[in-house]
Amino acid sequence: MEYNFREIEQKWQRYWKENAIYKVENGGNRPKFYVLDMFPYPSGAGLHVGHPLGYIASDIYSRYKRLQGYNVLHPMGFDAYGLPAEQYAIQTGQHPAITTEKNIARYCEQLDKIGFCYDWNREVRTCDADYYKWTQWAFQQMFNHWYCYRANAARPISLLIDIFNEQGNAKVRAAASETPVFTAEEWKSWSEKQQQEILMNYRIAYLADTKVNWCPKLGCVLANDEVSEGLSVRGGYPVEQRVMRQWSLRVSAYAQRLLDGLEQIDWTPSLKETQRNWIGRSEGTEVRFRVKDSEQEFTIFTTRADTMFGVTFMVLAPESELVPQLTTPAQAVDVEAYLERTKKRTERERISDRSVTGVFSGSYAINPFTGEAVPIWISDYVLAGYGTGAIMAVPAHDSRDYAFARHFNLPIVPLIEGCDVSTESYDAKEGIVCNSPKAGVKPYCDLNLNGLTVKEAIAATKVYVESHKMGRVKVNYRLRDAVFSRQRYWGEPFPVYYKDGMPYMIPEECLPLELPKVDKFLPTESGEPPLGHAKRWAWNEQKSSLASVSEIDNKNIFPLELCTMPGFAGSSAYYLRYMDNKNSEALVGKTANDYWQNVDLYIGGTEHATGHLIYSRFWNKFLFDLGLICKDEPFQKLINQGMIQGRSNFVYRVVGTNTFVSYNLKNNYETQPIHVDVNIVSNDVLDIERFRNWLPEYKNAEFILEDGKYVCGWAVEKMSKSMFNVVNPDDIVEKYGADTLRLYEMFLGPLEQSKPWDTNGIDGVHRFLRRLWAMYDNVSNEQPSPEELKVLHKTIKKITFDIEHFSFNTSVSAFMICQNELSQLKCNKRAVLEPLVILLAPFAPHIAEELWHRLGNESTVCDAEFPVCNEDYLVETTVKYPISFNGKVRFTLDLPAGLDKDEIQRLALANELTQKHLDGKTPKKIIVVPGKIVNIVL
RNA sequence: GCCGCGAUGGUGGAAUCGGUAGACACGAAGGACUUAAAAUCCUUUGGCUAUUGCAGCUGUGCGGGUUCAAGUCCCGCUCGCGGUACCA
Repeated sequence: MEYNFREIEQKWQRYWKENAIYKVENGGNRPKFYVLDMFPYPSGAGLHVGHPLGYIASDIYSRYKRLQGYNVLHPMGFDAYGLPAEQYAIQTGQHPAITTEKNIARYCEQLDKIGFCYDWNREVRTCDADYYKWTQWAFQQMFNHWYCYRANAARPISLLIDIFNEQGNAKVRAAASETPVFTAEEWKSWSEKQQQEILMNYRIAYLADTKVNWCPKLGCVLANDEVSEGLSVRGGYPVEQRVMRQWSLRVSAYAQRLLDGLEQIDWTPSLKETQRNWIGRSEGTEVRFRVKDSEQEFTIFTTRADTMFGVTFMVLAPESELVPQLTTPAQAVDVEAYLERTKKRTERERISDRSVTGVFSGSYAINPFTGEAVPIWISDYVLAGYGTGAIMAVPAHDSRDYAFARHFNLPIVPLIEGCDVSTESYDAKEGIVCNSPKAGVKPYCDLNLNGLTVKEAIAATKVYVESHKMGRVKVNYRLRDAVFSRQRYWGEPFPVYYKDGMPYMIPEECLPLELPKVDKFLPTESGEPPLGHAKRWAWNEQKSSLASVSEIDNKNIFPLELCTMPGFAGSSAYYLRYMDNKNSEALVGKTANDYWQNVDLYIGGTEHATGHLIYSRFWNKFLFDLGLICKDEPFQKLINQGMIQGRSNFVYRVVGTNTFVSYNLKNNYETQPIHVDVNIVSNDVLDIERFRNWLPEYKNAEFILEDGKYVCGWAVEKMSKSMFNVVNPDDIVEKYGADTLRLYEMFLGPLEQSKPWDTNGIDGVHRFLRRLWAMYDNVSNEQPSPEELKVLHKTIKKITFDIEHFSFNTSVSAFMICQNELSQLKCNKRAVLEPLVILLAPFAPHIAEELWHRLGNESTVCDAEFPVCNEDYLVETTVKYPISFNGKVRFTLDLPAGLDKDEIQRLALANELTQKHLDGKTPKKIIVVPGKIVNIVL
């Protein structure tokens, strides 16, 4: 009987769907297991073979867990809001809702062909009002909460108001924007608006003037993770800094918890490291410096408190608010010119041009440790957004300060014994401190660091600074708050209206606030975001309903927010919604959340390391603080599948002709390599007929062949249309079947490694399935032999081990070896072939299902029980122990199995061959590793 | 610059705790079947020497080291990939 994969796959896909085989219920007796894929953005290009890699891996694991008796949640959905759909809308006028719908349908069709075990009943789409209701709701919760460092959790704003009413804000330890200290009396004396402005400094979702990454080309602000090297990640357009009034999320409040949480989760070290870097915790000291001849003081942040005695100048960021205060009239013109110059520079110019620039402010600061006055400079190598925007410069031990000092001829004072700072600074945090204070100079303070190691000196200085009230020990984080407004159309609307310039939340029961239809997707002429085109986009406070923009002058009608939320808003809590996606009362019901807890296994790409995976953890921790969910960390184990690159093929045109020369002959001619569609190339051999029909210009192409074939060159490049190297999974499924595709994607290499897609070799996997298929032709009910059982149980053991370790490439090999060995043994015993089908079911579910039924089973193979390895069958009848004599002679001894160490030694020594090689000598040492190897040392 | 990861045949890759390196697959060569082709099956396939016989030497980016034993551990390099950056 022939292996007709098309028929088999269609048949079972239909059966699974009609019988709702993969429907998952919340609850039941079986233990739960939650396997999640990072849901895709449905782009117009459809899936290429790279996309399903992670989905196949998670599908295998889900099916495996199900066979082991778990209740497995394995859902899929779509991250449907975003830029490409909107840009397409701008170009074509097609509404993003329509193109998105179309793209999703195409994705579903492609995914279904591969035979995934998703429960589509649980699908979520971020652009569905039923879904984004909860995104809006979460935003409102963030608006109504503040972060308390005493409780180390989010607390309701109402609690904060109570505290302000009773005692002002002096004792509040909150993650907040800069706020002056006030008393309860002052608080009570303020107007509603003034109070609201103060509260805004504390809210977790807050509106503030922030320095943002503005991308003029996209007409939109971007979060830090959406910018790389001064260019937008999407599109690669230049980005500049601009101050704008924007919604932000106080992610920085959670910095320490985001860092600590990494200890409890099972992610790869490199991903954890990336997040640690991004959070960027740095322990240091804040020290106050007084300005000479003035009462004014300012604070700097340093991690090198040990270098206080080597400060030779101070530097302010150009944007620092201290700059106008500390600029002397004599320097005003120079400073003004410098500020003008730096302001004009885009982020990208600043990154590429690292030349030293700066200007003297005219003021001096007094070093509290030496009493010396040092000049205060202004330079753009100091960033306003980090620390205090001001630094103390120690050129001897910081390379940037060193470059600056050299350029402006400022003194350099070395502070480490024996270090050489004549050509470069000594940045290492090691060595013995000297010159602190300098020998022979009358000490200004009673701190002496000389003779201490750098570490000791830092600790001693911290203690000194704190005890003398010169500053305090401070932990800084690089992690910034997330800018949450986007000047775009295709995103979640903010459930916010403005009254007297202050934002108010629309009532919770009015959610969702649905995205209105507009005709144009570009910003309005007044520069407002596209939602400014919407007619009914105002709020009637009294009626709690939408109103027309034209009515805004009326008493109760107020404008609604025109920005929408960024892409990460919808993806931050989608895993919770899958647990309970039909719930209209809550994002996720308590029962459902208590049952599914959190994601046990999450599979997706590394590109989300500093975006989605930070935001999601933040969002989750916030909901956890509110007591709405039971787990602090959303994703227990995370695996990053590698990217699949394209493997491009080239033909070589002889320059100036329409003649193409085969790869190994091309050096005899002057040629030009041209990308050729990989779909008309097989094993690097060009299908000449199809090539001639591919593009009109090649219709009359001539070829110079080698061995009667045209061989193409190849290269690994990004998979993209322009390189003609996109391989569509549908084509592979059509030609080889979904099971072959699934197996081959896994066989390609380790899951976590990036690798090029290379269709060469898929035949091998397909052949395996056909051979396996043939083995089930005449199944007998005879008892299997020990050899057959050994092959089976060896395979069970190997496959189980491999799945647990996500080593799916070696599992495919194990199946091939198993098939090979069983066919050597001419095994056709049901007792062997039936368990084998179950083993195979996670990998190649269609063929497994068909064979399962051919063996006479009524139920689906999905409900079978995963076989367990019986070690008894694996016991060897004879074990081969290789013996090596000091590396010189090596041979193999056949010894019976189950011997202990001493017996092996005794038998090994008594052996004829051993005796011959020993030649009467006594061995120095005999090393026995049971089951492995025997070494005898002469 | 810093951090992380990696380098194994013609190719993708295997080697799970330091224990016979190159599993499995592709490709290639040869053969069987066939009028022929496809399909299928068999043999060979890291390199060098030998091949009328066994076999021997060498070999996991480079140079050292530890060990009876190193692809694997340690030290010093080279190259490649990814992340990140005037973060004080």
